[in-house]
Amino acid sequence: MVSPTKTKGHLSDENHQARGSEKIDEHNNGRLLAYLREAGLRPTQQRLALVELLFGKGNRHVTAESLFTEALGAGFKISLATVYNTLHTFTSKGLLREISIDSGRSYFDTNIEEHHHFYLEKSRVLKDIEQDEIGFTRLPATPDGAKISRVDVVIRVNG
Amino acid sequence: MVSPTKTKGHLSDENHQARGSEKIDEHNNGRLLAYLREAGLRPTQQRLALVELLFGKGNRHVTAESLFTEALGAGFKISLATVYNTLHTFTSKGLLREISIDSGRSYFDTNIEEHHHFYLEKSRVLKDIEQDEIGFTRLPATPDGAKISRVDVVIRVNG
DNA sequence: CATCAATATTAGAATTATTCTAATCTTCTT
DNA sequence: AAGAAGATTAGAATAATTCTAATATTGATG
Repeated sequence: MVSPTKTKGHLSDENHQARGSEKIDEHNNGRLLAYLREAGLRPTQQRLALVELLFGKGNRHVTAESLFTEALGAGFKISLATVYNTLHTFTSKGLLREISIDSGRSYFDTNIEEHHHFYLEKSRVLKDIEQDEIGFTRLPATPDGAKISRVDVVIRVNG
Repeated sequence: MVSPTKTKGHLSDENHQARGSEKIDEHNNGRLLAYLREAGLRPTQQRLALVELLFGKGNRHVTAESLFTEALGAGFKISLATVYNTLHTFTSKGLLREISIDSGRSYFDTNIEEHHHFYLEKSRVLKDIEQDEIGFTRLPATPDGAKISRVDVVIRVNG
């Protein structure tokens, strides 16, 4: 890591300001672009911005609001509605995973592996628990033999 | 069970229509009244109504909206805001348990024992799983040794 | 047992969270 | 390069939840 003061360090220079439809895929943008194309999504300015924020570094847990604030802070031009739309679209394409912990607030997790969560009630922060850190001795039979689509474990701690 | 057509069968006859502050604790109302008093809550018309609906028979999973609709249907006079207030108050007093499954929708469970849930995605219905129907072989250590306040398992099935 | 002060509760209004849809972009022809 | 078809954006609408002024309950006190 060398980038000093205020540069973000990854992705393009100026996709913030909307401008015609020039070529956006110059530098490492191609990576993000590919990411979207593989999911069958059009690589728009807004999506590139969110992909950068979401997948630019390590796993993250965001809410629509938190991501929106972050995007604005980073100088991107996007609306909250679009953040919602995009988070849902990404989720349906398998790029994100939605988690319900706190009622009335949706969290989206960039870690799409099977895993579980700690929820720190005081700070309202989520922490991943790897799949193999929890083992079940037994699970009940599903109602009318329905198929399990997911098993979520949330361990709430008063940290 | 003998009550025929339209009678509800339990609790008082006419606490629906607000009327002065006569004695409400006549018949089995006393039972509901006691329930509230034990929790240190004032037994108001609205609360008696909700207690009747919530705890009148078997365990239930309700949302504020569903309980509100049910209350209106039963002829009680109450506002949605009060249903929210009451559900939260009951939860903080340990009479109910709040569950987050579906983001943007809070469920309240009258079963306050330690237990888990099936969530039928299609019908959006919750079903209890008794505590002993799920066993853990191991659980990870909590972050900085924080204390576990609750472990929730939700098994989502596409029923 | 009426009155009143203190406190708890209710519910309309306000706020926050999320979704909908007309207008605008992208892409894919040609 | 231009236009049709379909996808995406974001302002406006809706849904979910909370806030707070008004109202009701309780527990003295005479």
